[in-house]
Amino acid sequence: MLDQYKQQQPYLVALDSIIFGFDGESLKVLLVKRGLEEKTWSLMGGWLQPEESLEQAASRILFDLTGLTNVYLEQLHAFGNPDRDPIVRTVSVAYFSLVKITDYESKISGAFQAQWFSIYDLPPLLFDHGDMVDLAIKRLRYKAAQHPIGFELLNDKFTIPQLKKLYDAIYNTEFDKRNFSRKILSTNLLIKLTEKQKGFSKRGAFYYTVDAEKYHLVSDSFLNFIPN
Amino acid sequence: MLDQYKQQQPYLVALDSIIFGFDGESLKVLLVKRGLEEKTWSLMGGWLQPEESLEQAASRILFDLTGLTNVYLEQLHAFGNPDRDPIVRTVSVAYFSLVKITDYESKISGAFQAQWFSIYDLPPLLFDHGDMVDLAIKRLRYKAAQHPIGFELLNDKFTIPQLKKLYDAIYNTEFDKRNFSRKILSTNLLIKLTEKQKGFSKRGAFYYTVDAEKYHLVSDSFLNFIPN
DNA sequence: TCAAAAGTGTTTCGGATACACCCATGC
DNA sequence: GCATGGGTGTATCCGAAACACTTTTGA
Repeated sequence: MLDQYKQQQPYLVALDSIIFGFDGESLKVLLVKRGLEEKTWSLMGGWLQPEESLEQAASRILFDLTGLTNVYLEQLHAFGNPDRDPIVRTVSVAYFSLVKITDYESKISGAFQAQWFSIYDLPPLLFDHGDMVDLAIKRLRYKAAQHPIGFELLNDKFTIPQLKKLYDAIYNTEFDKRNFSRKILSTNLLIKLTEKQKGFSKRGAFYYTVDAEKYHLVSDSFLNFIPN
Repeated sequence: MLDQYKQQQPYLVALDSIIFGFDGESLKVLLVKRGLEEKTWSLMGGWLQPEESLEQAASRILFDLTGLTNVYLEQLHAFGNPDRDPIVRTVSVAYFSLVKITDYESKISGAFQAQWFSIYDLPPLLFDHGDMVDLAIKRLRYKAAQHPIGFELLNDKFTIPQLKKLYDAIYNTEFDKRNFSRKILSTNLLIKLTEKQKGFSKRGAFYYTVDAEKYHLVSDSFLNFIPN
């Protein structure tokens, strides 16, 4: 190894995940209590391994907790204040992910103490994890306003009223259902199914799915996704 | 140190900066030839030091090259593919910055071989620096569309035609000057000075400055900054 | 006086908003 | 038959876009 490299101090590199879920009523974040810090809730995290990319590591860590693969995962920010972890200096790369909460419920392993918390009612968090969550919420709002990522939080089949409730929860507001539905449908990203939701309302709402092909075409472009 | 930490492998942490400048005609990126890799252009970079935050380190590195402080600096992305640096595994946190190119010209130290390249005519770059630049351009476009950050690339005093040329360069297009000027002025962020630009055109264009107070108020909100 | 850039005004169009009523169904 | 949530239509408004002429002044 060259001198210029040798003289440098290496640091531990961690990954932390802000895992969002939606239970039909409010937007939630999945928190855990980890071995070292039994008393404090924290984000799910882990260490970067030698053969992994950052994204692979974040993915693996997410899988370890939730058993889920193929979830929406996006790098949020690298956090590296010298004293952020008081024990040893660690640079943490935070990722946020959007999971279908019902998939998660079915796959969770008992290895961790994990719990969903409403984003409006979070406990104190370890280290700078509170900052990470705040930033993730901001980013989710920013992104969901212009990109159709909300679907990642719902089942493959969902109704328009469910989708509206999700956006209500993300933005902590109440959108007008007529304008909301018109706007969402005008993107042509949704395919109406013949099946109706049963059991929730008397009339029942039609299920929709995302048109995967169109979705991939536009996932990179601006859409203006929030009405009102 | 606790066992859980001890078992982990540490990595070198670097910072790389995509430094944007605008010379009045086209959008440029500042590249250097570094000691180790004399034949290849690369981004300006350096190592994270024990007592620094990531942002402080990026700032210091920027200062070392340009002599500039108080420049716009924003974290872009952390890059950590295992083989991105073939010599030793390094995680690099990339920052992008917007500098006033004339300030830079006056402060550059001769210590580095540095050169501005048009973003449409870049040489091959070291490691994954090409990806970093691509992403930075994408991010700049994304951000400048909705936030008034373009001013960071111009002198404190600038004319509307200069500002339009900057946006033309960023988006590689030609905006309509009537709509452009109306839209920019409608934000009420600019203060018209009595002084006119001399020497460039016969008639001369009025100088403007940014209303710092209003600028700070809106720098976090959405503005819809690109017309046409 | 003319060339070159600065500066400004109007019309049109489409999307955003606000708003209210009918529909389907289980009880 | 009625209560509950689902679904749709319209008028208005405002910002976006398209578009062309006048002004200033140095040469």
